[in-house]
Amino acid sequence: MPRASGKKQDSKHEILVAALDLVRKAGPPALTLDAVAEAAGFSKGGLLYNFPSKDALITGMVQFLAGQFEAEIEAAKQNAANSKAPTLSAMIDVTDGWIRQQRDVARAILPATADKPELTAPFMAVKLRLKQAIEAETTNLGAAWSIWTCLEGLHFSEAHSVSVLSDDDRIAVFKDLRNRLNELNN
Amino acid sequence: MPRASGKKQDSKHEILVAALDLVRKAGPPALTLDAVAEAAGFSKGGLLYNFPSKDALITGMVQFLAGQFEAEIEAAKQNAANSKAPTLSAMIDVTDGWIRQQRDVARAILPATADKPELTAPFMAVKLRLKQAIEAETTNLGAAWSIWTCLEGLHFSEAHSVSVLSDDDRIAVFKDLRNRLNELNN
DNA sequence: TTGTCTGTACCGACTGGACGGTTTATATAC
DNA sequence: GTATATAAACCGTCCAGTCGGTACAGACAA
Repeated sequence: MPRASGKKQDSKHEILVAALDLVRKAGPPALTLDAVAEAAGFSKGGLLYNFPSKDALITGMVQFLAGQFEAEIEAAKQNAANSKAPTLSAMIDVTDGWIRQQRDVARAILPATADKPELTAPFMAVKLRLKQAIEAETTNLGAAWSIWTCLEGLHFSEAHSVSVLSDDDRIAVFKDLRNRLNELNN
Repeated sequence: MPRASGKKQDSKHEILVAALDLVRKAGPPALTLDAVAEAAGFSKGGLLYNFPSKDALITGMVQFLAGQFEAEIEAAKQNAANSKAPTLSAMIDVTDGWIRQQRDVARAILPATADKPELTAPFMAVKLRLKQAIEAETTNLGAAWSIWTCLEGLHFSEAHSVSVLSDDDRIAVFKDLRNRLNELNN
């Protein structure tokens, strides 16, 4: 039978949103099929109809976030249009915002993918595209990858809750990154 | 009764070495109490006698690695004695070596700690000591934390197997880091 | 010097619960 | 009437942790 609530529509999307909301609020271990089904207002069967395995679900979540991330980058590029390295500039801005607002999602998703790197494929695809964009926009790649790697460090140490830097320290790092980005441009 | 093999000795150490060896070779999901016990030549009961819970075992493993890491830093500091920022310099060197030689251990341990940040406490303690050392050796902390964060990025992206950088890219990053370290000194 | 007692180190079968996935039945839409 | 979608009970496995027991090494006394 169809869902009690009657609607059919974009079940996958509903499920993903509910699943992300669930892990954000209840933490990584709460990401069980039963819990996600309940949170999304689906039965387990309905959930598994849409995502045939837990891995598929996680991949879907990663894809969702990766899409969001990429969209934010694109948007931020507009603001950085005058920069000679707009992609990298946008990445700095988006990472900054992410750490402030999406940290809990990153924290929640990371354990689910930690022992299965292949589940991060959608994000990898985005990163590869960004990498190519950066290669096209600067010749000083050593410095560019250095900035890139620093962003990854900020992201992962926050996502892992293992940062020893204070908020002020992190602000200083972002300032340093933007300085170096400007030097890159000149 | 004592172990079948007769020896008693430093059981904890034996277990930790065996456990680290196990995850390195068989991957993170292989880290079950039964598997560790067998790998170490203990029964499950014997294992749990030495480490009363799986969390305790993982903490022990982290502590083991953290101690090794800190010792390597101390050793590398000797080589960097002429630097004005010997600690940061040593961290660059050790991280470089780690990525080349201990990457698989990092990869193996990370999932075990991913959803329980508190298990990384021993490593955090080491990092806090290093942070204090760096604070004492430089005034340009923004740049120092930037380098530090970049090292974390290198470490985590490798540990997570999500790096999109090539070996050459990474070499370029290390070169950039060492350049910036020199600038920091002047 | 033998017998008892006690603490330490270790063994391994077992349990209990969690959880991914299956199955079967069924409703709706085209 | 077939494809799509959903429900809910059920199954099987995996695995952390429990628990009753065993082997040995002193300690201490009679």
